[in-house]
Amino acid sequence: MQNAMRRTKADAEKTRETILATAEQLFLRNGVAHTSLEQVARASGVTRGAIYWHFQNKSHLLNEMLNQVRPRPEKLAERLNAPTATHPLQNLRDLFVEIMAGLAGNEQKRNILTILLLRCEFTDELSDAEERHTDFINQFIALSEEQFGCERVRLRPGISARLAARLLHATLIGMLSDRLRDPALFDTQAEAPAMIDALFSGLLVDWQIAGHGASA
Amino acid sequence: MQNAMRRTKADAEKTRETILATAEQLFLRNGVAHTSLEQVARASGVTRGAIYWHFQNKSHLLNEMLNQVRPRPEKLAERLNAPTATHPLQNLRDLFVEIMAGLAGNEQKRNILTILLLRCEFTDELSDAEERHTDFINQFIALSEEQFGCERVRLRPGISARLAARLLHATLIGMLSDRLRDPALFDTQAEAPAMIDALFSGLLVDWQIAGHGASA
DNA sequence: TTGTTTACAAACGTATTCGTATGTAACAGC
DNA sequence: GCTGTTACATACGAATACGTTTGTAAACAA
Repeated sequence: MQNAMRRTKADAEKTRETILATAEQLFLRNGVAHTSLEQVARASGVTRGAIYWHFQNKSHLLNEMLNQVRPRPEKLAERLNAPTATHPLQNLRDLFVEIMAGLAGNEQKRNILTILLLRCEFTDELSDAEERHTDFINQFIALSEEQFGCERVRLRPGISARLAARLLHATLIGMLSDRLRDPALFDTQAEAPAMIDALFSGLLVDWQIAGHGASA
Repeated sequence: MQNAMRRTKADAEKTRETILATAEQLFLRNGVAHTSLEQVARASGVTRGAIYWHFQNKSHLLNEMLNQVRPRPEKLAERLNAPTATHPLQNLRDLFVEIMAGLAGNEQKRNILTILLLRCEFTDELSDAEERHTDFINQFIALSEEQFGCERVRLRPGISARLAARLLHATLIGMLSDRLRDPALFDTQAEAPAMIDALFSGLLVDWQIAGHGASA
């Protein structure tokens, strides 16, 4: 009726992306559970019919949204095991800084991670999303542990590779959480290097602040 | 009908507490938004009438629940400014360890904090809860910054008191998050001291591992 | 003893929300 | 040019969920 109703493949894809982008905004503002598909449809200029055509239901829609920015685990391993010219933990350090920088520079990543951490309830209906999330966390910790366990790495006495890995992950998650909750809290991009270097100095006996001279 | 229906003051209070305890379990399992007051009522052995008698609505019920374990800000300041026999940051360190230990030892605290961090959406309806939460965070950071800014504290070059405070808070939140998400991830009580000491070693030039000898 | 208040239960009415089922206009292939 | 399929809009039905109102037995006060 109201629309010209010409629906080519490209149009359909555009509709799908509009729905995803609109849902992103609404989920971010109102929370996932507090956003109905009717609201998403209206704000997208379509009806629920369109949403149910493109997605099975709300949780599948959310999963598709998360998949847009979810890092693939194999990329992580590949990234960390690349050869490093300086310290064996240089890759891990750089990754940390990159993650924080990527968050500052990419609004979509920021929005979706905010939804994941602050605007959604991990319940049965999202159990597969939670599971993959947990898997990713465990893999991050396992890979970090490998890095810290490298024989060239000299941990402080009393610090095991596993403990170092978990402390690193906790710090990462905490910084993301704090930063997402209050964007004005600190300048992620500028201060992340100092923070990670401080952390590494606490974990290692021989960490030289490598941020500005040795790498890149 | 079914109940003897004798309702003294004590009975009413018991009903109220039952509702709170039941809601705690259901919120924890299913998330706040995905739990209806009808479900809470049934699991409590009452009707919604009882819930609406004791609480205005679901968000007020949640707020009352949070108030059961919310630390009062003035306690925090008092705690941190107590005289310390050893290092000026000893109080901050001990507080960190205590928080993690309290979490391990107190199921109610653990449940409610889990609800707050993982099972609830911060939306308009919970805006006052969120506001107080944010206020508490900012106060924690401000107080920590004061501690780190103490003249007897020797921060590493490149580390400001504010940065140290924010890194500490991020690490605390991250450890709580990780631990609540996966209770088997690490032994909070046993490993927290090593973690905080590692962090402080990275922030300060003169931090001696003080966990086992210096402080009572 | 009687009236009032407490502490709920039960009933009411409305508004969403979901999933599905059906209708339909335009495109794509032949 | 006809047909099947795509990409939706519309309609349907059932199930909550919420907040309020009303009913009521027991406690409590006088």
